[in-house]
Amino acid sequence: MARPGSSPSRARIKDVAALAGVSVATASRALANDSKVAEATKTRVLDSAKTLRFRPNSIARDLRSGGVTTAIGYVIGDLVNPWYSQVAAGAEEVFRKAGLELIVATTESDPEREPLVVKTMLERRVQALLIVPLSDDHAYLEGERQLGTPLIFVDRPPVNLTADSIVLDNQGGMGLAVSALLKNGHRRIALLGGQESLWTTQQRIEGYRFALKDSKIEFDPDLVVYSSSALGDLDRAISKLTSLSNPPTALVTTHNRLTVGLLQTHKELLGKIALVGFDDFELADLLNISVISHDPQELGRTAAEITLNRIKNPLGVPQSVVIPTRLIARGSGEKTIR
Amino acid sequence: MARPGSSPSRARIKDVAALAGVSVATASRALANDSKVAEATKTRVLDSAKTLRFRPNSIARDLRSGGVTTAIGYVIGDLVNPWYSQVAAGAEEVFRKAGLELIVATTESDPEREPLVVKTMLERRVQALLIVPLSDDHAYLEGERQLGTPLIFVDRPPVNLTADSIVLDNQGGMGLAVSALLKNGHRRIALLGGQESLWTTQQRIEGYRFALKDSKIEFDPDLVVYSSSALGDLDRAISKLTSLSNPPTALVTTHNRLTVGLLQTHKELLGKIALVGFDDFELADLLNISVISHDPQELGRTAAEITLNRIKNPLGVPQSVVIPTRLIARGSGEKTIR
DNA sequence: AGTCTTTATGTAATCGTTATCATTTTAAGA
DNA sequence: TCTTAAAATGATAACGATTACATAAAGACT
Repeated sequence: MARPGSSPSRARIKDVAALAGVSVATASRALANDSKVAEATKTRVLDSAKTLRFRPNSIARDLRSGGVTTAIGYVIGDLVNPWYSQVAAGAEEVFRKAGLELIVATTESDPEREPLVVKTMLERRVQALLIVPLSDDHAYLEGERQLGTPLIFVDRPPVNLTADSIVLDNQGGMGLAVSALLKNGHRRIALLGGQESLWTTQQRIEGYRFALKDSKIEFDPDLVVYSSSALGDLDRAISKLTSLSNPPTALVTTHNRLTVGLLQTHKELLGKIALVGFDDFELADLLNISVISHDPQELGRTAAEITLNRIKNPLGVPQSVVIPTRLIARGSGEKTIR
Repeated sequence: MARPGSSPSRARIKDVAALAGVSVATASRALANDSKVAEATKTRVLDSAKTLRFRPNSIARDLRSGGVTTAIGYVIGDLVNPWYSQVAAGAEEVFRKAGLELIVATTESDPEREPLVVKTMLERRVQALLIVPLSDDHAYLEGERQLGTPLIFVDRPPVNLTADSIVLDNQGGMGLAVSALLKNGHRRIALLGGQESLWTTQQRIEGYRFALKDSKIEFDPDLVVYSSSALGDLDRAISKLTSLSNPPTALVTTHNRLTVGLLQTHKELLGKIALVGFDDFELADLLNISVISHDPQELGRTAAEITLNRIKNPLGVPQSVVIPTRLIARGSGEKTIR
């Protein structure tokens, strides 16, 4: 029994060995179960371990065994956005089956913080790093890449760095949305975009422009507005569109937070305008919202599989995987215009 | 330059010291910046570190410094359920500010896996462990508790173990829902419950029974049905209610997955029955669904704060915090009955 | 019985840091 | 200039496990 007020201390393998009357080496072997240890001593050691409630210190083990842990780092802007946690869920599932754990860290949506957070992960000697990048320059990771740490970029590709990446078919997806609206007779199609500096936003706008061009419709800058998901911001963006002398008859959004925000603040708009949102979201079916859909969990799983391959083969050529998207027609995008 | 095909190897503090022409001790001090090192040598060491792209190995550091990492373990059933990731988001925010990282592990919703997952976390020497428990016996953690590892139970209390816990006011919340329906004249109030064995389900049903009793309404077991969130399962549960000779005029659910599932599969029901759901969910406002609400992120933040306190004061008396819930009336629960 | 394997165990080095203690150098005071 | 205190640096022992190498014990075989 420990003295009152002081906790009993954690047993080390040394204590287990002592109690079993063997050397630490034998104890270690018995616990690892792989070397040849006499059956009798093995049970003796295992009993001692149980008695002392021994838990191997994986810090010490990892240090001795080359200093690589069984952890995978996952760096994202924030955990509040369910999209990121769906991706995390998919990745975690695959990693778990491979005996790896996920360490999650967020950058508070601040690009400046990304290198810091990444640095902390690397100091922890994670086996690989999954990054949903926010920074617009990843040259700071070049050294790490050379050291062979697998770096996998998710949703957005790295800038100034060659590394594996897995992204959506953003252009193609937005193309589907716009084409569908065009087919239904719309000629004035507006775009509600998220943060303009983001690669995904830019790609989706590219898709929008290409689709218009394909149909020989001139691009009208007045029809493109940007907004955060904040309500006031959305208000401003939407009234900018509705107050046009020649207002749009259809609208596409560049991500699901915008679509949801739009529904919450301007539900009445749905009666007057056709809508296709990028990204699916829960209850979109119930609300008959047409969307460009993909499976974030599947994206996470694929990212994890790429990671595992890269761990196995660190020197292979970096891959760029593009995940297809599809249009799910639920009504909001199918309103025709005569 | 390294030979082609072989990666350059990672620099250790020894290499930094050698390049700077000092001992490892001095290098360590210079990098830690806390001891008194001559300004000139400090810059020399820092320069060498930068040149060699030195990243301290926190495995080694943690081992040397008593074997405790800066990681907090968070064990949950799955990451897919947005409720859990909201809690994680809140907790991560607080931990991040305290310089701690979050390691997330899931048990695949399998109570049997809980001890295993927890064991792995403990071997990693996390500073503390947040658990959303699934197991119905936590005696296996008694030894760990005695060793002083902070254990914090979230959403459900531990069984056969004394530890900190933070839960919702489940009974009170459900009481609010039922009372509101009673006030609107309902006498046949059904309950759609999740997994019967879960503590939260039981508590919420208790709240339901107490509220009925308060109004001297006899409990009718026919009005209580259980279901998973799977569509077929929901169908069965709902038809059980609707086919009653004396069907309910109002319905409460015990968690948001059920509410959402119900909307997706039985939207028409809303016309005939009053509904109050436990837990808020996105777009519930738009759909005019009345709910018993609380803030999962706030729950996560509070859990993290309890954790930090417990780390500071490991020997204090375990706390049980109960988070209040409130009714948000949006229409679905306000249909009166004459 | 003596040599040779095989099997079981022990000794000690190692992983990359930090921290204690000892030592050297520099500065300060008389 | 000498003494003494203060500041800077170095040598080395931890931290807790794993593992290469060495050795002891136990069978196997002539």
